[in-house]
Amino acid sequence: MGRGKIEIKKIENPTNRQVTYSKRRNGIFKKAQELTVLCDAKVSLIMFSNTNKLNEYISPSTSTKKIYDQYQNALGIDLWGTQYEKMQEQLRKLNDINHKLRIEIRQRRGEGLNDLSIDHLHGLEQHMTEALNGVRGRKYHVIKTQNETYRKKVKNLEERHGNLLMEYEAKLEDRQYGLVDNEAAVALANGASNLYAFRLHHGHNHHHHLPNLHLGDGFGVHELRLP
Amino acid sequence: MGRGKIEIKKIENPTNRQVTYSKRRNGIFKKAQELTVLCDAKVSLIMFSNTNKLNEYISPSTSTKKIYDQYQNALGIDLWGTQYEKMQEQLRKLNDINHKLRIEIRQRRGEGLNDLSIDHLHGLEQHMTEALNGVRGRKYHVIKTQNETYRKKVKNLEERHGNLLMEYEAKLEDRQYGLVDNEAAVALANGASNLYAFRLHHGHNHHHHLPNLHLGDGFGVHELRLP
DNA sequence: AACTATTTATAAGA
DNA sequence: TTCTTATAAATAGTT
Repeated sequence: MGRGKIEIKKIENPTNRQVTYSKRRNGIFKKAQELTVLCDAKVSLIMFSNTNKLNEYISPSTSTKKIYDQYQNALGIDLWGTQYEKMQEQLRKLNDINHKLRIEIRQRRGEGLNDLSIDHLHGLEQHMTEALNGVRGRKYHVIKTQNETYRKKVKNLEERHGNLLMEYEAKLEDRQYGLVDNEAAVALANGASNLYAFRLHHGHNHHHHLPNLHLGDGFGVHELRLP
Repeated sequence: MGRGKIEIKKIENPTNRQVTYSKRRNGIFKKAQELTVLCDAKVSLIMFSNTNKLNEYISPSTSTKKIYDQYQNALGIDLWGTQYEKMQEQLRKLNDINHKLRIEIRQRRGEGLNDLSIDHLHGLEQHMTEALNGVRGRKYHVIKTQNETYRKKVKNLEERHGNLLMEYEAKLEDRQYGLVDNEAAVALANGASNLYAFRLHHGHNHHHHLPNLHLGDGFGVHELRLP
């Protein structure tokens, strides 16, 4: 429809293409509007030009969001809809759980006790006592285990040290006969300094201060004021 | 364009309207397809007929979801997009917080202690000890307060009881002079039985068992296994 | 669904 | 961009 017939294929001349886009865009918008009125239909027409410029027609009786909602509904499938619903539900549940966790944790921190009944307080006390015993037991176990490990290491090192000393003394005697072994002397030196370093390091650790208020993950990090 | 010109207004005859819808729908789809090819444009055309029947055209190079995403992007505003992103972020954060809360609460329940250092265990123990002291203090306070309340009530009732007894004895003396007051006798009876009921009830409460393991909100309710 | 008189859209040019 | 206009295309009313 024009001065000449055209083939339906991409217009290579950019200016021409742009002009045709403008004209036909207006044409199709008019058609969409007429269809809306004549047939009482709802139309959503979204176009992006070659240069990604957006143009839209939407029937006055509706909105783009409504059209998409109805579109998904009609197709059964949904681009994102139920996922959105699911997320909202998930969010609600998580918030709920979070709230309950915060209540429990606050109580176990000894906060927010004002509205609790005697029975609840008593149960809380018992639970906490049990848990505390567990923590103390575990702490004791860890300390004992570590102690034992160190004890074995010390024993082993002392043995090696003793052997080394004996060897050393043997060498000294050998020296009287002019038999000096440089390799042995170097090994001796290394062994001795390592032993010293070890004792220094671990001796300190045993007296290391135990920080009371600095705790890693999960302590005092989160705001527990209930919303 | 047709045998006669038509006014652009709703076609009242349903059959006619449906026919026109079909014809024009095909026309507009053809236009959309031509625009797509000629101008290298992306077109999404969604229509719902009068009877809510869905028809759609989408340029072959894209998809409805893509168009929709690009549409929102182009408008800056978004019908739900950033909200979706925000929800996802919120969800992620909540899960994270939840995870940390669970770690803390499990530790305070005396579970999941195996990987903790001595320092951490020691800090945990101190925290729990403090919290436990808080709970015990609060429990003591509640019990003391309630005790005090009961003590005052008992005192008050005993006073009233004493007065009543005195009044009663006075009436008995009066009876020797034939002055019987029925109203007073009834009041006496009621007062006495109420007092008895009160003592019975609260006396029992003082020996009431304190349930150790039944606790309300926030105890043992949630699965704390870490995911 | 097909036909066709007529209206409408638009290609090319200004 | 917009207007003009010859011509192609769409379609209203009809069969």
